[in-house]
Amino acid sequence: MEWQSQEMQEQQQQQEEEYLQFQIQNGICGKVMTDEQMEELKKQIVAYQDITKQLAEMHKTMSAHQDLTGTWLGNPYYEPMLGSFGHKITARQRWTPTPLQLQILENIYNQGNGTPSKQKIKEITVELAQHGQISETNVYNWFQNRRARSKRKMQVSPSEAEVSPQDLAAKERRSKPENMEFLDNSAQGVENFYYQNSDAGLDQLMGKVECSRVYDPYSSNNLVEQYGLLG
Amino acid sequence: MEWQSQEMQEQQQQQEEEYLQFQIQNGICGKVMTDEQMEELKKQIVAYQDITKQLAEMHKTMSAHQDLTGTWLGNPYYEPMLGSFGHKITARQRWTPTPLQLQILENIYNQGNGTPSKQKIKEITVELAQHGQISETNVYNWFQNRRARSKRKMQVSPSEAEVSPQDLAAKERRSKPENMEFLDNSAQGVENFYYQNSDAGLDQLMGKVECSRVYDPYSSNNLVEQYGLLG
DNA sequence: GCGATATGAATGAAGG
DNA sequence: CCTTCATTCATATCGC
Repeated sequence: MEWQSQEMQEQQQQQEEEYLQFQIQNGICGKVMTDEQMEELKKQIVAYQDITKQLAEMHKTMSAHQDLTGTWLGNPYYEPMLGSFGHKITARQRWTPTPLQLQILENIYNQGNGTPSKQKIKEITVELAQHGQISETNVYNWFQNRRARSKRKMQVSPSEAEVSPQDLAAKERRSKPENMEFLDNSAQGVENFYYQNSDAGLDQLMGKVECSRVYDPYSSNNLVEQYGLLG
Repeated sequence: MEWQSQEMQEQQQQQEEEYLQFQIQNGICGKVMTDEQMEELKKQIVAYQDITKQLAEMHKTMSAHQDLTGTWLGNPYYEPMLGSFGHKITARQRWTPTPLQLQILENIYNQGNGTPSKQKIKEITVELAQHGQISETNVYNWFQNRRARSKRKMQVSPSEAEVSPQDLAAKERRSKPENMEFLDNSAQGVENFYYQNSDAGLDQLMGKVECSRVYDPYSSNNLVEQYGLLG
């Protein structure tokens, strides 16, 4: 995983230079922020902090849930025909994508390039097989359903003449109860943090940051390790 | 909500206080940060940013596509007992047919004519919409479930008198050890976001801000689609 | 309040 | 591709 951090780093590099200039100009070893900038900073930090906590909690909860119920069809996969009693006892007959598999699938799907060819499906299957039991049929079905249902969702309210991204998003947002809203916003905030605030000059003050290390090893860093986020 | 980030907050607050001191000392309208402080801030924000993105991605994957239809927005549904101050302005999370709607649906169902088909569903939806909030998907689901469950009832009821293994298994399946409370947490979303932290002391410095959210609706949309957070 | 149940919704898979 | 079914998930409701 590497996100889009390439551009970000470049931009940050640039900021760092301005930064140093600033420092030289002022001839002090400190940096000055306006109240406004400080406000922005505070808000950002608090936002991240809280969002992180909520996400972490959610993740923890979901993981726990998965451990208990979502054992999908791990190793104990045996054919129903084994059952001499005529009924399958414990075998789960339906494939359930693991989170990792799902993510990969989603990525491929969102990557555009509509219908994956036969060959493509084979490749995908091979890749996904590394993360759990899966077959080509599963992959095929998944794309089939994904497409169909995505499409059907779209046509639910084609009332407006033109579908601007705003309309689309608004529509989808409406269909999604409030529980995910903050996620969208947070992700957006993350994404545009450096870009959106350029005008405010906040990011200039932020300067270049290249460390992924965390301010507080106890909270954040442990948080990461605790949930295996980097794995 | 307090998780493990208590320390984090305290530390932040401490930093804040130092900033303010700086301001006073310097007697200027800006705040001065030392390099160390700036570094800390940078690290912290980047850490949050990184973690948030990863968590968001994971959550997207795990929770998968969980939306549909919609139409349960609209009327803020107040519980009678909430009375004066409905801090729980919860709109219904799932459609519930009104008695009238149910009656009509049952009639149509008993009327034979199996699958209502797309067109039929549209008509039914229109009719039912006169008696309450409803969408085509709701109707579709209702028939789908009605048929399926009626069918399943049929295999059990007529030959009742003993407990079939299936029946047992079906009932056993009901017991879900884990309830996803995270939904409740997340449902509070950004709205309550800042109020949850009221006791953290940090919000004193932050104020009751409600920004840190959407800076650019347009970008937000793109991101939402990119991450597929809304399905 | 809790646990069990009823039921709306999501989704893998099959059929055409 | 589209529709349908079967299964499962999640939540609203109800009885204790």
